[in-house]
Amino acid sequence: MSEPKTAEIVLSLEIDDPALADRLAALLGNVAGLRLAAPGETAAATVVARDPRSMPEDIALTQRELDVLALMAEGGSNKMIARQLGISVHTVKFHVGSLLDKLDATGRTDAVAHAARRGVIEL
Amino acid sequence: MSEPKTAEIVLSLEIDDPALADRLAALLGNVAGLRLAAPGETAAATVVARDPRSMPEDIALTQRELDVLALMAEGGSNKMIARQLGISVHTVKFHVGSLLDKLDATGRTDAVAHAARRGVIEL
DNA sequence: GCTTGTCCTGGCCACCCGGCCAGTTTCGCA
DNA sequence: TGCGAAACTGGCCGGGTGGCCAGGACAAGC
Repeated sequence: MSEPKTAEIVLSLEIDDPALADRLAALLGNVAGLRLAAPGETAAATVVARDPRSMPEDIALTQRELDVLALMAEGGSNKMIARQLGISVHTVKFHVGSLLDKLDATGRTDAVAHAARRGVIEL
Repeated sequence: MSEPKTAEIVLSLEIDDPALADRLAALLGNVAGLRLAAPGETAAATVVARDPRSMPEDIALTQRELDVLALMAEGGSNKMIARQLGISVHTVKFHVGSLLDKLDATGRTDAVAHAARRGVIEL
């Protein structure tokens, strides 16, 4: 049957820019061994290009705020973060407050979610 | 100058599976109009395929738990979630407790982080 | 010198959170 | 018909959280 020993690789596209999406679809559609995924089909890999306009620039966080933010993302309480960084709980609460301001968040959970969305931290 | 009116599209690869990465690199390397990114180069789009072995299967969360989880990720408090879902705060706390158990988290922030890592929710 | 920014600390307090106990209803399945 | 799972509700309470007030140390830059 001469079955293809290496099946076609199914690719899906997640491109914000319509022009780029078109060009990529045209280019990739003609590659032997490749196939673009049908709607809803599970792809082996995905081509992604998120709109960079949605992240104007990194929010200006101080080093200490990044320290606290990272430990917050690990689920650490103020007390645990204080111990970890060798500072007082009050200071941790101070930095958390600054983070809530800068990240426009209503609480620590929201702050971590926003930071992750903007790529400030990696989950 | 005959500059190409459509410049080459630069693609980067982020593939966990080495075999798939090789096949894709070989296929995409020969496409006219496409070029694979050099290390460190900013690409117009990225081909991603995360290792599916890292998520054996979705953790068994009930529909209600997913509802609560989604609102938690938005930074909602128990009270706000209760209003949103039209249930009592006690019930929200009940579901949050189940989520902390199933997600092996120490608090709601940790739960959201874990859920995001495992792909249960999208930030 | 003076201001600005970052980092640090303290107290106070209303509120929220998570864990514990208890119970109800509804549903599907054996 | 009984039984478990899921969803829902209540009270109670210790500890955590976030907002507010106040202050000090220290380096960079005008």
